[in-house]
Amino acid sequence: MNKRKDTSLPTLKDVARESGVSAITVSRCFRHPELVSAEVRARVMQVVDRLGYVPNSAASALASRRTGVICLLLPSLSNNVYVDVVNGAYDRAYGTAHTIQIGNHKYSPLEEEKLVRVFLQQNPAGLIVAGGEQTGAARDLLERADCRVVQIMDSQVRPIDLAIGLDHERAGADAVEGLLARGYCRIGFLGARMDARSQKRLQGYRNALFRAGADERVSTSPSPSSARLGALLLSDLLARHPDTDAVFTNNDDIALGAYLECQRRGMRLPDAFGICGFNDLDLLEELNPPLSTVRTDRYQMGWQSVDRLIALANTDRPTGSGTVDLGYACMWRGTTRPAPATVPERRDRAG
Amino acid sequence: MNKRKDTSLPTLKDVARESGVSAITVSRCFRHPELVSAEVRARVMQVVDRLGYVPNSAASALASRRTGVICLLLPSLSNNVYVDVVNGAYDRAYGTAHTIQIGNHKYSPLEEEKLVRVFLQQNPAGLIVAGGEQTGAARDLLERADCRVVQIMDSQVRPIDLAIGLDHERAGADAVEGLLARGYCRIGFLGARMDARSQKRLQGYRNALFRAGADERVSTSPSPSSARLGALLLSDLLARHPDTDAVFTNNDDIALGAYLECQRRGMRLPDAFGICGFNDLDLLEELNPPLSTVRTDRYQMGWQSVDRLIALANTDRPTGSGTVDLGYACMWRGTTRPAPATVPERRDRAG
DNA sequence: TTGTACGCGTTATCAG
DNA sequence: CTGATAACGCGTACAA
Repeated sequence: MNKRKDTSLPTLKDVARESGVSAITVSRCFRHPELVSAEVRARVMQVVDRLGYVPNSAASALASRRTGVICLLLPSLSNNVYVDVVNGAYDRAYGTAHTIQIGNHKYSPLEEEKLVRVFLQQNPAGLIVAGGEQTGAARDLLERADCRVVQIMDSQVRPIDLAIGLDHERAGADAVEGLLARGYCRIGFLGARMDARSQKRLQGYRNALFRAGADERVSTSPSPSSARLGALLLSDLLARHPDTDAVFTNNDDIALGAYLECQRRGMRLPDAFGICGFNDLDLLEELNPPLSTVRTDRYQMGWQSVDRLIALANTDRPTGSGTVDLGYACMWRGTTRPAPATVPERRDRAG
Repeated sequence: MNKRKDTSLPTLKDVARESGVSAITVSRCFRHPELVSAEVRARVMQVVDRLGYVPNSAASALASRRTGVICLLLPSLSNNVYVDVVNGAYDRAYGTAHTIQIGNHKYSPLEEEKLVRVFLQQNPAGLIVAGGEQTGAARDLLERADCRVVQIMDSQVRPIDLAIGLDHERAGADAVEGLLARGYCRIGFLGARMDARSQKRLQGYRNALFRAGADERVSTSPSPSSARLGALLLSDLLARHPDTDAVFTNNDDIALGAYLECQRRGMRLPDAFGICGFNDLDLLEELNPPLSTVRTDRYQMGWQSVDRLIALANTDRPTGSGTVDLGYACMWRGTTRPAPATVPERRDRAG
């Protein structure tokens, strides 16, 4: 009859029988060890080892209405930026009772909303989303959610609960001010995709130029970032503003494209032209000359957000919620001229 | 008493009551719609929509001993190669009842074994692992597993069940033969990490050189791949074999490093020196000159493996298991000299 | 085609 | 500190 019984895994009941206690006591050895006497616990754990018992998470989830799942909802898995986040999140979750579940909404707020719905059904232990541009409905769901939620990437959002990221507008302004300080004065902006955080960097660029009394020159595209697009954007910009002497780009892929386009045109970096990217992808530090860029710590965003979620799981959401600013760091390398000695490097809390 | 009842989601029972049928009928509307009359089904689904009912996967998993989870067990999430696999897998699973769960064992067979254990506890619908170098215990678990399993990346493994990948040894040999055909004759091999598939490519390199009567010159490192390491490996090789006139590299990161080292040394590509990489990462096609490399279709490996798994879920494992060879394609670009007209491009089934 | 009875493995609740 | 009992929400195996 029970033709499956022999293949099936040991259950709480089996362990309970073998160790002469009740099932609930075995359960407590896992969830609340402090409520079980040391000797009973030792006896039980021995049987657990002998039988190779492993808790059934489906049963646990059903009975307790909680899971160890942490949902990580990202705009993309192609973009290296988010891959770093994923790595940080996985590394932090590894070895804990928590599991990461990834969602990829491909920059669509509507898809994001759908995924929030789906994820929330599972009673996750926590939820991580990128940025603050959720649909109204999604934000609503997130605000009522029965778990903690952290928004990553951007520290300048109206937080739903927790926010961990950096100030993109200030980072953009800092980068441009760095270019100005290095003697570039007709600075362009190159950007692709132009999501909310890119817009903030563009705003930072504008702020810095405005303060310096310089005029702006912008070339953007809604297409996904790529080196190829970066080359096109630079060409476009130079066609419209031939006297441009430097660019701040939306990200390092665009920067690479601009870099290669400069090579093709025989524009010498950093003397004839300056480039500052954004994100600090590993590969581009190896170029000759190495790319100047703004370093952001995506790995830490993933790591920290899972860390907070684990610490705060089963915790009530406070009325006042928090923001963690991970900062950024301008990395002035070979695609920009050296700064005069007096210019201080501006450096936030980034490591 | 039921102080939670108001917050809680609608259940099968609620839908059943509202639509005047039994719970199991509602269940069947989801699992086996064909067993329910059209009118009843319509009525039920209407109530489902109205109530916003969503099946509880924990309860479903508990009752049926099955889940919609497909486990994807990878050696790394930093390496672009695996990120592409992840993307393919997610894209195929999107919108289905299946969910991807990623594991990252960081190239450790022991960690892989642990993760196989953990994953198998969840009664997954399917399991995807990379390559064929599992520990004995892991292979054992996989062979007895109550779900289909596919091994990706490498088509030349003794398959546990299904294998989807390419022939790395042949790809390596093809690449080197391509270099020979393009007039390079003192060809080196540069490799990092040197996992099983890298070893096979190295073997292919050796085969090709042996057939051509040329001598080998190899520089490898167990460290993870990076452009920086690629530059070091090339320097090492040139120190030992100054007359080397081309390299076939383990992957594109190493190739980029070699490429940049050539730039630094003023060795002109492709005339003075040839480089052929492996994998065809997007960025490197944009270089001046663009990198010659071997294209592999990691996205398809992810996509196809999930596709097969979905198709074969709840299917018994046949005694004879299958292999899908996705092929590869040599992309001869600017870092190698053009071939004499007579050399045919060798192209496998890759698109 | 639809329904009944029961069990899946665990945890909440309350009593001891 | 430990245990008995009753859910948790759904699917299996029959029966009707």
